[in-house]
Amino acid sequence: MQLATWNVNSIRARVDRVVAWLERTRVDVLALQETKCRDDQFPYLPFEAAGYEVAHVGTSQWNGVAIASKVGIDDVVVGFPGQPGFGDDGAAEARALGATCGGVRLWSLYVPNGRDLADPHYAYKLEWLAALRTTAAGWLEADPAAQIALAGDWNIAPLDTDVWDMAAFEGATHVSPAERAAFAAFADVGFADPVRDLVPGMFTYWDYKQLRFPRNEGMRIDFALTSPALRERVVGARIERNERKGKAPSDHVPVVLELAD
DNA sequence: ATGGTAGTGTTACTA
Repeated sequence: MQLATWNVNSIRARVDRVVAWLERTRVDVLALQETKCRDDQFPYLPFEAAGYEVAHVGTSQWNGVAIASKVGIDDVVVGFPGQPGFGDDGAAEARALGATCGGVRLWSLYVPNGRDLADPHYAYKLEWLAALRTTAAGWLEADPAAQIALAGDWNIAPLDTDVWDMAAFEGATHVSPAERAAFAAFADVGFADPVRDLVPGMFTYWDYKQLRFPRNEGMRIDFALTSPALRERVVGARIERNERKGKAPSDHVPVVLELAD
C-alpha cells in the first residue's frame, strides 16, 4: 500500500494534476492540504471517477484538508480533540481531518504557518502543535499497536539542512528552537519520520518567487510521521520532486510512504 | 533594488 501527503495549494486549480498523479502512481491513500475551498466547492467527481472516495473539510478560501482513498474511508473526524482555534471567534480552523483507510488511522494536517515570531499566529502555531502532541500521545497510550500516520504540511524545517540557507531565516519562523522542539516532541512520544533516512537531502517545498525551484532553494517541511506499529510496515519512501515541474504546479510536492501488506 | 509568484476574491490577505 502507498500512503502520501501533498499540500496542493488549491484543489480546484490543481485537480487535473492531482488526479492524473494518483492514476499514474496508484497511490492508495492521499492526505491533501490547502484545498482552499468549501465542502460544496470540492471537485469530488474526478476523484470518484478515478476510484477514490474523498472526505474534506473546508470553510472558506483558507486552509482546507482532505483525504482521498481507494481502500475505504471510515470513522471520519473533523479536527483533533483539543484543537485550538484562532481569530475573533476562536473557532477551530479546517486544518485537521482524520480517517481510517486500509487499516491505517490517517490524519491530514495543515499546521499553522506562524507568519512572524512576534505574531499571535506564532503562539497559535506552538499551542496547536502542543495540543496535537498531547492528543496523539493519548492515542498511543490507549493502543500501543495502533497504526497512525500524522501526515501533512508541518511548516517546520527540523534541521538546518532543511532550508537552503539558514542565513536567510535569521529571526524567521519555521526554524526557531521552539518550533523545532515542538516537532521533536512527537518523536519523544513515538511518532517517527521514516522518510528522512530513505530520502536524504531533498526539499518538499519551493516558493513560487525568486526562481526558488530552478535554484533548488527550498525547504523540507512536509512529513508523514508514523506510530511504531506503522513504522514497522514502511519499506520505502519517495519525494516526488518532478511534481514541482511543468504547468501550474503546487509549490509543494508529494511525500510517499510504501507500506508492506 | 528590502522586490520577485500564486490563489482566492476584491480593492487585500495568505503563504
